[in-house]
Amino acid sequence: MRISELSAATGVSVPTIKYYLREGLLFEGVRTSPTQADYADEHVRRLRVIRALIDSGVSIAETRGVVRALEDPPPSPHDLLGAAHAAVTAHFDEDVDVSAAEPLVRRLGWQPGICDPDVVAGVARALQAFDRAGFDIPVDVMTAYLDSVSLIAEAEVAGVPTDSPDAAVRYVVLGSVLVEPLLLALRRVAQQVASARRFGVSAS
Amino acid sequence: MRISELSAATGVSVPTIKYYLREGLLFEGVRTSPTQADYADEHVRRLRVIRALIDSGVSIAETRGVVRALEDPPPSPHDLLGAAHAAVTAHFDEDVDVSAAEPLVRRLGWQPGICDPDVVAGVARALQAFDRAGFDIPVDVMTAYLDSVSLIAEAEVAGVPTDSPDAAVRYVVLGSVLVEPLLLALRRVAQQVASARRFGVSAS
DNA sequence: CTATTCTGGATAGCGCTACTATCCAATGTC
DNA sequence: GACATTGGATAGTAGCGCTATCCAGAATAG
Repeated sequence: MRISELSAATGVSVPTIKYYLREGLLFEGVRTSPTQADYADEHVRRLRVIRALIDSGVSIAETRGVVRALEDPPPSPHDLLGAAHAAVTAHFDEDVDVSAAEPLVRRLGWQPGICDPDVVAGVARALQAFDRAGFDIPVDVMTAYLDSVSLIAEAEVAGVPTDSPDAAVRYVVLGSVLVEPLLLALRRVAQQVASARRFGVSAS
Repeated sequence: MRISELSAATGVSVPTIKYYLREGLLFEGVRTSPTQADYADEHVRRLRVIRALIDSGVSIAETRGVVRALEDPPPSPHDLLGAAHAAVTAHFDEDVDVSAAEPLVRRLGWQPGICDPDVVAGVARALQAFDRAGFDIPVDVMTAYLDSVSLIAEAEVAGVPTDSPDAAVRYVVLGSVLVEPLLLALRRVAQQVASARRFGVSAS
């Protein structure tokens, strides 16, 4: 398959494919001559994954991390998850007060050492944003958040495919990242449903 | 309070405050002369909300929508939620196949007419991304997602303050938007906790 | 065998976003 | 009266995700 056929098969323009090659998102094809390379079905699949990530709002740099985790997965499933999270979790030098997040994440079963510090820092940053905006979450609502994410994570971990390592890698890496927009979108729908039930829909 | 004091009180630079004024994120101060205006505590609070939103990844245009909803809230709580969602829900002209999302959102209690079409389209776009990436969600996991977002939304709607309309507006508008990064961060922590429990933490 | 098309590779530019910098005359402050 | 500050306008910046252009060499069509 030549680059133009790869482009036709995926709907991604040739210059954009070249750009992804330059950026290290897509591995190179097999060179058949100094000015020719052969691309395989694997390239088509990878390109579709790249597009799905980028269309979901993942940046080029984060996408690079995700595809690297797919290509070169750590042996342990737990480290694999960590790699997927590290790829999409921004690292800030700005020091956030992680201690504010600790009582919260402890309620999820967190203990020192089992989580990537950047992931916990993400919780702390979100809480800091509340604080700065002068926004408080009712205790019952926070409890619902914690119960829900526990429920979600348990189901997700239970759903990791055990038959094929490749399938497990795809599930963990893509599941961590691609599901985020879905969850937010579902929450909005559920909010509107609950709100309609509680307050009624205004005539318009 | 003059602009330099407003800047000192919030940590936002004077040129940036001017920029927010130009962009309509911050209402103007009371003019005391052709080249002077007086800013109040309300400006400090608003500026903090603006910074919290922008630091949470909300764009200038979306932030403008959010602060407009705060300033000029629709009378019905349901419409208020709709305004908050509309502010942060991207509208795409690209036609997504909304029918793919329907069976899913129906399980949340959705019925035609009670949801903003763009919100449902967000679900459809997320599903489209799965499809394009060749990623499937196990049925049990999807059920956990639906149960969880229902739980979340019920608790959130039940938590709407009833004592003060102003507090209700703040809760609905900021709660829709600012909570999103928190939920994603909590999910990551819960995933790492569940994964550590299931697979163990590798020695390092 | 020539003409055309296509290749990988390199470089430059574009449109957008969220600021940031500079300049101005009018005004306030000491 | 000297100097800083103000609102207002305009222009410039850095980063992101492409996109456009050019090139010499290679494949392919007639």
